[in-house]
Amino acid sequence: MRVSRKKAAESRERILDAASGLFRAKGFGGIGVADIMKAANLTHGGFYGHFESKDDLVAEASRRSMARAAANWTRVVAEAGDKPYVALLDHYLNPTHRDEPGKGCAFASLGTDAARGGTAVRKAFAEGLEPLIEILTNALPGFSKPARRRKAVAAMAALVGALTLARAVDDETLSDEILEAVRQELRAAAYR
Amino acid sequence: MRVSRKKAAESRERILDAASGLFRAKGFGGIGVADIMKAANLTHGGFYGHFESKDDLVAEASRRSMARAAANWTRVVAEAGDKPYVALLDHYLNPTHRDEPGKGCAFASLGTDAARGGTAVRKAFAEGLEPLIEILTNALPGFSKPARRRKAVAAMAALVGALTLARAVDDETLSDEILEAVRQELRAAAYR
DNA sequence: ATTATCTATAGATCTATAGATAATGC
DNA sequence: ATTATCTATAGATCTATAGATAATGC
Repeated sequence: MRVSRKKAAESRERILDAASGLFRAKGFGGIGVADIMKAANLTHGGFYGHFESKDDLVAEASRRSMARAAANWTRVVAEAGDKPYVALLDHYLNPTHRDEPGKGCAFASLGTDAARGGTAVRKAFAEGLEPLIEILTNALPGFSKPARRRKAVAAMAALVGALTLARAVDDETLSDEILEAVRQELRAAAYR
Repeated sequence: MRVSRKKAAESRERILDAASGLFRAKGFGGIGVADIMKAANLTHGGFYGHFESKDDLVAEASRRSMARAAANWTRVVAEAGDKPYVALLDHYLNPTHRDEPGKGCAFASLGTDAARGGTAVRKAFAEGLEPLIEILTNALPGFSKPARRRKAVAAMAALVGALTLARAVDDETLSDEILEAVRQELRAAAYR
């Protein structure tokens, strides 16, 4: 059942989209090639015509997840008016984002998985992180450029840590407290 | 080759210690029961005499990792003199901690794994987090108690996020920058 | 003729269990 | 007699590959 080159390119896109979501939802090791292919409406064996290995897909899908995040953040900033930094904090630190890891930030859903990954994955994560830091740096009010960069890096860490902890605990009160505390502290640090 | 009850209790401790380190180094899914038992100088089959299931071990070993962390933090505070909060930041945010996940904070090495885990694991993480927040709250200078609690929760998120990101990126300059930025910002927020 | 996809399977790995063994503890 | 540990294995799952199939693209 061969398909046209155009359709084959679309198959590759479907695989990447499926992998991007499923990896974030279940971890790199929590989902197999066969299930990803099924989610892309293809069979297992066809996978290796599109990607060299699962590791290859892991890096590519991560790149895609992070590129989407950067695009979303840029849109949030564009629609934010005069307080883009606060808009980004609200965009990130809310219960919906916490409760839908498969649609959310790859650093918060796959950060510790990536740390144990190979060079290719960790390179993808480094390259995916920079644009987000850049967007935060530009969204921050006042201060010198180096100070804003420092605040942006620290804010990024706080955002990722907040979502990670909020998801790791089986206690909704504590989970909500974490999101709210980080939101307030980051806001205070920026508009101090 | 049966051993005495006392030796059997020691076997259980060895399994927990091995699992505590190996899980943090390789993730809950990255290491098997057989390898953990080998690290504890036992054979695979004996495992199920000590624990109900791997999930059971995952929760128990996590509890152990976090209890150890709380004990370490308490010691750091006791030895710190007049700036316990700064001592905790320095204890956490340094390259040695980053480069030895198997000996370090479970939230930073297993946070995203725990988020995907069952109720027992996530309960262990919630109960393990509270003492650390408590220690940070008490170590923070000045402010009202609720303000210190809020700062402590936000600091905890920033610490975990910093280590997670610093480990996920394949770029030592960026990795060092993350640790340093979070250190400076947390210090500034406390002694502002 | 080429190639995107499918079917089938090899080979590795992992959790859990069954039954045997040998030392403890009554 | 009880039980901590060991050996062996069932059963499930996962990555990767080989070979077949059928539609594309020259």
